[in-house]
Amino acid sequence: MAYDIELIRHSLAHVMAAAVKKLHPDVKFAGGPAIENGFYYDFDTEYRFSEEDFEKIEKEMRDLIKSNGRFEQRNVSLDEAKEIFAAQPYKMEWLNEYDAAGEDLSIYTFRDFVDLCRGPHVESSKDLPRDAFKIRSVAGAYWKGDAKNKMLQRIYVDAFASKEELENFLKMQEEAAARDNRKLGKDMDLFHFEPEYAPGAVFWHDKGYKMYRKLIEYVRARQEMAGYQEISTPAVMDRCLWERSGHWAKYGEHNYSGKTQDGKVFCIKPMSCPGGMLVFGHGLRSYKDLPLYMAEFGKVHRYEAAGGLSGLMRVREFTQDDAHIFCTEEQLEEEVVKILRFIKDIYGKFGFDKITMKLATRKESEFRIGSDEIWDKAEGALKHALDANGIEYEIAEGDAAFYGPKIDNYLRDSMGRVWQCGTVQLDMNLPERFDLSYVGEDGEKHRPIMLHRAMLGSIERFMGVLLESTGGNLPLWLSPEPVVVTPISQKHAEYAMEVVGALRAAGVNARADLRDEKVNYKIRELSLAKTPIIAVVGEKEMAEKNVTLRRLGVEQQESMPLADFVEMMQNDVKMPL
RNA sequence: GCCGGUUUAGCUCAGCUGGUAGAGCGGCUGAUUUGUAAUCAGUAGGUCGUUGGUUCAAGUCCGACAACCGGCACCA
Repeated sequence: MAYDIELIRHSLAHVMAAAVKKLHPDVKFAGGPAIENGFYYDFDTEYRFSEEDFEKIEKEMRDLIKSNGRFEQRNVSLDEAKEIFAAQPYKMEWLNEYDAAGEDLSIYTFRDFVDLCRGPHVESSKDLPRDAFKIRSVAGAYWKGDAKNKMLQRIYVDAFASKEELENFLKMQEEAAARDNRKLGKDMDLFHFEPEYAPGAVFWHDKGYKMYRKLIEYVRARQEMAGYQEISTPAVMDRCLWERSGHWAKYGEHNYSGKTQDGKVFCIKPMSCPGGMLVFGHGLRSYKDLPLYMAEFGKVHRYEAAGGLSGLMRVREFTQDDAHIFCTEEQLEEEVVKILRFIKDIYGKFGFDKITMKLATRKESEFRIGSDEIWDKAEGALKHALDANGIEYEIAEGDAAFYGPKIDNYLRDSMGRVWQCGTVQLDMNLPERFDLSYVGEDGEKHRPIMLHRAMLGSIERFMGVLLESTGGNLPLWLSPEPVVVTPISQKHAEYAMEVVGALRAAGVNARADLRDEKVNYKIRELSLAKTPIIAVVGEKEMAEKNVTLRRLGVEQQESMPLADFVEMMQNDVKMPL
């Protein structure tokens, strides 16, 4: 009988636990769920698993599967469960919790491995594939996902229903690795890092910075079309600003700060919000000004944990395409929807059609501010904005910021990891802390509702995701160098420069590759650097005043008059507004 | 920050059980003047991540630190 893949994965997790138990009888079991593309199991043992163990475990698993062991379920009493799991402290913790919650205690037995588990599972290991799983890695993971707890050893396994599917998956993973933003950064000469001097901070090269500026210019253009203002606030301000905003208490240790010669403590801004509050708070605001859209491309610095840094995806210095929207309570929902539609439209222009949205709700913490009533209202408002407009979303319980709930937009990188990009956040804290107000129709002062909004999120991260999703094969409007003109020989160098000149005069970035190399060589090199269009010019083109084009990834060549080419390029590099 | 792995030339990597470093590409020089994914030849380039130790001798063994990679935690 055909089982659901999740059932197979979960059952394989038990098989692996049984295999590990055979090899290391002293091991303590935590838990092992099915996940996307496979499963994992968490173990606690003095023994350190390493890659050399993978094959042994896999072989043991195959032997166990071959043995046609049955997965047998039964419910047990608390006393019986305690007896069974007496030597398994993690299982003991679970069963006590389940019992306290009034749940039945269900156990599954496979060979000599017994697990506290609700199931369901396959009937027998003969229903499991023997050649469709492969141990991927071993990594540390905290018990119950809490850094205060002990770190266990987690073994990740890729698992599918058939060998073909596994092989396909592994092949795709390999191809995905070739699209890694760090690799493309090198291949395309976009940026590099200097771990010795600035870990987690990007050194942008010419082409990378051109692309970076294009992203900002695009968002700026769209914002201006939507009636946004744009401001710029100081990069370094007195610490008291963040004490006032409340960020210092929670994030102080993640800030870059230092004393001046007169003993003041200044801080490099970790976010632009408080600066924006000061701009709004400067002078009188009227209800007629609302909703007020105030954007800032702010370069921010956060001393992120060393282990969290990752290429362009997680850095310590980045630019946020931040904006704050001040509105009335009545305007709130419409503004939220407007932003979500704005984000969706812009992401579509970058080819991102699948966006995961999550409504992040409150988490109990000493830092959370605002009463339960306000949170109810805030969460309700965001939820209603989503529901009433048929926007699909998931709920991420406990993921809210300390000052309010938010709706985050996630994109995936080439390896399938999700990264938070755009976000809409309702802030119930800052307007209060900065005593913001506007004068209403009634002549009285009112507190505005404030929304944070980032479209791309971090320019760095968005570029990382964009590079990986396109594999570096960028649309012309985003390409830092859409055309390279390549003469066949030195005799055609002058004409190549003429072509370049015509393109530049039309506002199209282009350069000539005048190196004394064969065309083959230059085509290969320019292609590896993901040059979108190579314009080859030789005897024929020079005589006829045209160009022969080779587009990235397309072998078919096309020829056209120079004037037509320039006009075409001029159109193709235009931003899709 | 935590667990594991890794760190050798600009890049990609090789260096077995300790006996003071190699390749390809790239760079430079020369030849070649090229028609759609690598033209040929010559040549320069490394205190082997940093630091401490073991040893007659350390890229190689041990310790500390740092960075990077994969996870976990964190993510205003």
